[in-house]
Amino acid sequence: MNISEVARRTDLPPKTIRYYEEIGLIRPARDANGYRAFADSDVHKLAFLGRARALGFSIEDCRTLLALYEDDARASADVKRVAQDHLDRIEEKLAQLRSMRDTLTHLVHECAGDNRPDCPILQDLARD
Amino acid sequence: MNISEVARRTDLPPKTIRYYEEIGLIRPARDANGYRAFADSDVHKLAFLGRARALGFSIEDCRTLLALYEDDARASADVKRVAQDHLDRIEEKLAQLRSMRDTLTHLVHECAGDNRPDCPILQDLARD
DNA sequence: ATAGGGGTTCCAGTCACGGGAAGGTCAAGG
DNA sequence: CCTTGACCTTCCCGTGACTGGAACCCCTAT
Repeated sequence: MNISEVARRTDLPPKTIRYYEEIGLIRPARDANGYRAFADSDVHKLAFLGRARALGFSIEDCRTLLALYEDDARASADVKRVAQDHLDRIEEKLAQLRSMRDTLTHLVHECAGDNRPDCPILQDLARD
Repeated sequence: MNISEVARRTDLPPKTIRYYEEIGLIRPARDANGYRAFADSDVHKLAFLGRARALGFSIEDCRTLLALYEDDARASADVKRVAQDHLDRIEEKLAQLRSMRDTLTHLVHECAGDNRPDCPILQDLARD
């Protein structure tokens, strides 16, 4: 299976697939002409990676998760820890973004948005 | 005023201050010895930039906001548009993160987190 | 023979800095 | 006067996870 077919099936750009090989997440075989020859197992791994990335896991988390997935002797506790840590980071990020949003919402609401120069947004940014 | 004093007052790292000069956000004078000589106006601008960055504005947004701040003939509508666009991006990001969080929370809750290999998190990532 | 649509590698750029090296400057102490 | 140590300077590399583009190879159909 060639890369564009795999891209279609996994909904990952060819560039991303090559990158994942470069950093050792997958190791597709090669045809005599040098083209990558993807097996079903490669496609499966890429789909796994795509879903993990869609959940916001870092590449290194994905590497860990994939290793756990392929380890029959894994403990689900190890998987859960990775997921829980990631979830904690997401909650932090959410809190930070909510804080920004609340401040911005307030400022935007206060601003007349007309032709005059007076602007509470700039006043806030320039406060002493 | 030397850079470390400015860093202290603005709560920005010296590296960041040098970077902001490099990309043209500020233009501090220089002493005869080559040291940057910051004026109060530079400190003021840096504080402005620090607050804008803390609200998540990109560097380019900051450049725009600073230009508007220094333009007496600005229209508050221009400021408001920058802020509203940024707010829209934040709302998008929030929705995305909430979606990730909801999925992850569910999966983490389902996972036993013990010594056994069975794991709904991996099952979900590997679903066909 | 050629045209096109694959594939390949490699290099550069993104964003907003941070780390660290190599070296100049300044004030204080011996 | 010399040294020490804390400043300051520039310069280059690395970050994460790709994306764009150049230059080139391969395969099939006309």
